Amino acid sequence: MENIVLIYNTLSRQKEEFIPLENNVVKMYVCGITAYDYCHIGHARSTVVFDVMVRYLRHVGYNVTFVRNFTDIDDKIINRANEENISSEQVAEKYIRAFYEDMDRLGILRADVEPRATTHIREMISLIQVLERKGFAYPTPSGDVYFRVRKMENYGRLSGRNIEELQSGGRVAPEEEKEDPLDFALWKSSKPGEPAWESPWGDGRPGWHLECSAMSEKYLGIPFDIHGGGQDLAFPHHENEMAQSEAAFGKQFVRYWIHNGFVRVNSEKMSKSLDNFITIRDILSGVHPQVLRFFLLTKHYRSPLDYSTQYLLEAEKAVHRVYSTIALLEKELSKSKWSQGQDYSHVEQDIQDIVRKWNQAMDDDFNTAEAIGYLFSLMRLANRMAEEKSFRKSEAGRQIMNQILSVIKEWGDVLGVFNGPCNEFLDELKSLRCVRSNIDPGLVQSLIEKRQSARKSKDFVLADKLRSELAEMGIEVMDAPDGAKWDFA
RNA sequence: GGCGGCAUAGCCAAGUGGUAAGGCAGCGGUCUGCAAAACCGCCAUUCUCCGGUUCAAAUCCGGAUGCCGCCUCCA
Repeated sequence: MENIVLIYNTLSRQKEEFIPLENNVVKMYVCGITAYDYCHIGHARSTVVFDVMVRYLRHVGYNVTFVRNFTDIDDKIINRANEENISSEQVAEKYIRAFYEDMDRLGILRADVEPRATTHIREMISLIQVLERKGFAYPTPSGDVYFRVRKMENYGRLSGRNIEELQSGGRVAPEEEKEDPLDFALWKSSKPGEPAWESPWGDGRPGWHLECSAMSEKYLGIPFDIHGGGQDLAFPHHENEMAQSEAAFGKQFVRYWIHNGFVRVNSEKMSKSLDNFITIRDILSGVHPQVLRFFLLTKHYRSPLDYSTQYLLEAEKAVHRVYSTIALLEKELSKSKWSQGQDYSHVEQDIQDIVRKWNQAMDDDFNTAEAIGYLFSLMRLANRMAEEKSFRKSEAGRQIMNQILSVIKEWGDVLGVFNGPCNEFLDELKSLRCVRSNIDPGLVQSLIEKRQSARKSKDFVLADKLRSELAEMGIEVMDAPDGAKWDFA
């Protein structure tokens, strides 16, 4: 492997050189959603950043097996089912479908395996049995099964806390049947009317943490290379998952733990409990999915990311700039005559240099924010060169323009942005903006035609009047040799 | 209360020991009938504050202030 990828490992609290267990094979598991509601931008961020990591690891030559689960049984799903008066299965099905709709629009690749908890009950039960045999699990008279946290050495090392601190936190109310307030449920007995599966401890359902332990082992084996999720999952979810798995299998569970930072609104975490979340579908009704995706990558994945409409609009301008440059290059390249020109090898050098830096940025803990900086350096270079007539018309220029396009394509495939047809993007963006500003494109077109005929008859007073009329609508008219075009200012 | 993170220009943001990437906005210029886009130039002697280590610190150490997160379901 040529690239040395550094990954910040939550376990060690530092960046480490990424060395997979099996030379170029990467086994990666990321916690997916609990399917009980529409996804918000926080889910989008997590899903996008891990999608980019998978894409980048593949890009540098790793053979990645990627597993992302769906939690399709859980208290929140049961509650939602009661609210909506449908079954838990229907709730999960509905929101898993919604997940795919949203994530497909965001260009998220499907994982290699997308297991669901309810189809792995058997695996979970046997895992509990192993834990019971080893003395890590104990059933209670009412049919719950708990994990004996104190028996687990090193419990708390992932999330950086120790058992005594957790104990003294005093917020954990002792429940009668637990031996210790810190113990967590592996199996929950069901109340009448709740979804339930048969088990040696009576009818019930699995605890939340258990599914990831069972399914990751089943599809990746233990230990595996990377386990990811949102920062809020580090404790208790991942801590408990790790405890279970290491207790059951008697070896290390995961080598690199990756946690992404939160999306914030007004400097506060966006979350269900604060009720300050914005769903992906709400945003996408007025913002292009490529823009949202780009926005989510403009900050390093571990830092908090503040959300606001203004930031989204800035991202929109940035994405527009890149696509405009692509459009320019494609237009130049559609010409058929190329002349012998001067030597532009220094430009190729510049491109190589930018590409090298881009790779270094991505190697350094997937620093998309820095990498995007280099993308803009490349855009400026492209535009600058395209200004030069002799460059534009020369064979050497043609080759360089092609080279730049293929670099953008390569980066676009990693970022999942700038990898689509650019005219399609520009058209979609324009119509979105029409909808947003409540503008009728037909009206704009007729005003432009009026202005064109005014210009033809050199009536610049009328032409300028029409220009400012359009400007008041937020429309900018661009006169070009091949006719007038328009876009939003 | 315990543990952890962050603080960089008007705004967003990268940068963990070698002298401040990039984007948005703004200003001047080229181009244009006028514009827009694009390009060129300008835009932080300085990185919350105070002390320390060092030849050298936004980067390391100590302290202060502010903001945020986890400790309970949460990406």
